[in-house]
Amino acid sequence: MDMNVLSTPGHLISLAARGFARLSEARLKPLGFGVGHLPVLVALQDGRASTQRDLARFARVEQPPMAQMLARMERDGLIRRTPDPADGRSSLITLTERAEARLPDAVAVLLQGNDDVLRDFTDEEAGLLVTLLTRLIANLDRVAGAEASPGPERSS
Amino acid sequence: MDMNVLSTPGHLISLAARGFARLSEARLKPLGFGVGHLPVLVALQDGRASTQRDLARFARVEQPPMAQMLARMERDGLIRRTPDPADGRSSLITLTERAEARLPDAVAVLLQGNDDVLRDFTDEEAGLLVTLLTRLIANLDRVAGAEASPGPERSS
DNA sequence: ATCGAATACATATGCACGTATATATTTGAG
DNA sequence: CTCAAATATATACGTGCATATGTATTCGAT
Repeated sequence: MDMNVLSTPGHLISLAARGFARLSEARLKPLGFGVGHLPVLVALQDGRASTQRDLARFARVEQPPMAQMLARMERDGLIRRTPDPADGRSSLITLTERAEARLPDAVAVLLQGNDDVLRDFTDEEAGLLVTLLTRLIANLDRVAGAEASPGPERSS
Repeated sequence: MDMNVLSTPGHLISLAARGFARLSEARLKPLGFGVGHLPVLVALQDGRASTQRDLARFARVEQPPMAQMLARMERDGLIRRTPDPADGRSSLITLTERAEARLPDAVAVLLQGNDDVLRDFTDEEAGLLVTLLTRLIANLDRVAGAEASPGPERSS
C-alpha cells in the first residue's frame, strides 16, 4: 500500500492547485483574463507595483516568466508600457481601461469560485485552512532560503 | 485594501504548490526524477496501471501531457514501452531497473520534504490539513463535473 | 570622468499542463 | 462480414513556470 507519497500534503496541494486553476481559467476566459494575470492586475490597480521587476516580486515568479506574461497581456490589450523617464532600462506599466473595467468581475468570479469549492466548509474550517496554508508557505520560504544558502556547515 | 483575492485559499494553494514543486524538483533532480514522474512511477511499481491511458487517469492529467511525459521518461531511461500483444493501439509500460532502484530514494526525499515543511505542525494540524485538502479536492471535482454538464436549466 | 559592478529587461531552452485535432486499431451493430 | 463508432495514442499549439545567458543602462568607486 504505497499510497503514502500520493497522500502527502505536497501532492494534495498540487492536485488542488491544478483543479483550482482549471476551474478559474475556464471562468475567467470569457472575461479575457487568465488566472496568472490576477496578481499583476491587482498590483497595478492598487499601485503596489509598476515595473516588471516589482510585479515579478509581487507575484512571486521569476523575471522571465513575468516578462512573457506581460508581453502577452500587452498583446491582448490588458496593459500598456511606457518608457520610464527616470531609468532607461525600465518601463512603467499601467492597466488599460478595458482591463480596469473588467477587473472587478474577474475578482468576483474568483471569490465565487472559492465559495463554490468551500461551500461545505464552516467559517472556522475555511479560516483554519488559510492559516495552515499560510504557515506552510512561510515554512517553504524558509526551507528554500536555507537550501539556497551555503549550507549549515555541518562538518567540524 | 484589495488583498482579498490574493488571500483566498485558491491563491494560497497555488503559491504553496509552486513552492513545493520547486523544492521537490531541486531535491529530485540529483536522482534523475521530476515531481510529475512520481504518480507514474508509483502506479507502475504497484501494478496499478500499465497503459498510457490508465497512467493519465491515475495521475489525473490529460492524455497528451501524459504522452509527452512518458516520451521524456523513455528518453531518459526511466520506463520502457512494449507493444500490447492484445491491442495494437496500446503499449505496455514498465519501469526500468534504474528507475525501480532509485524510486525508494525519491519517495524518501519527498516524504522528507513534507516533514521539513510541516516541521512546526502538530500531528492534528497536519492531519487536519490533509482532511481539508481532500474535501476541497472532492468539491473541485464536483464543481468541475457540474460545470461540464449541460447545466442546471435554471430558466423556467 | 571612466570603467567595472549591479541592475532591468530580453531571449533561448526545457518541462508540465491544457485544448483541439489527426491517425490507427478495435469493436459492435446490421 | 462490413463499416461506423469508440478507443488509444500521437501531434500541433498556447500558456505558465523554471534556469541560463545576453544586452543595455545605471551606479559607484577611483
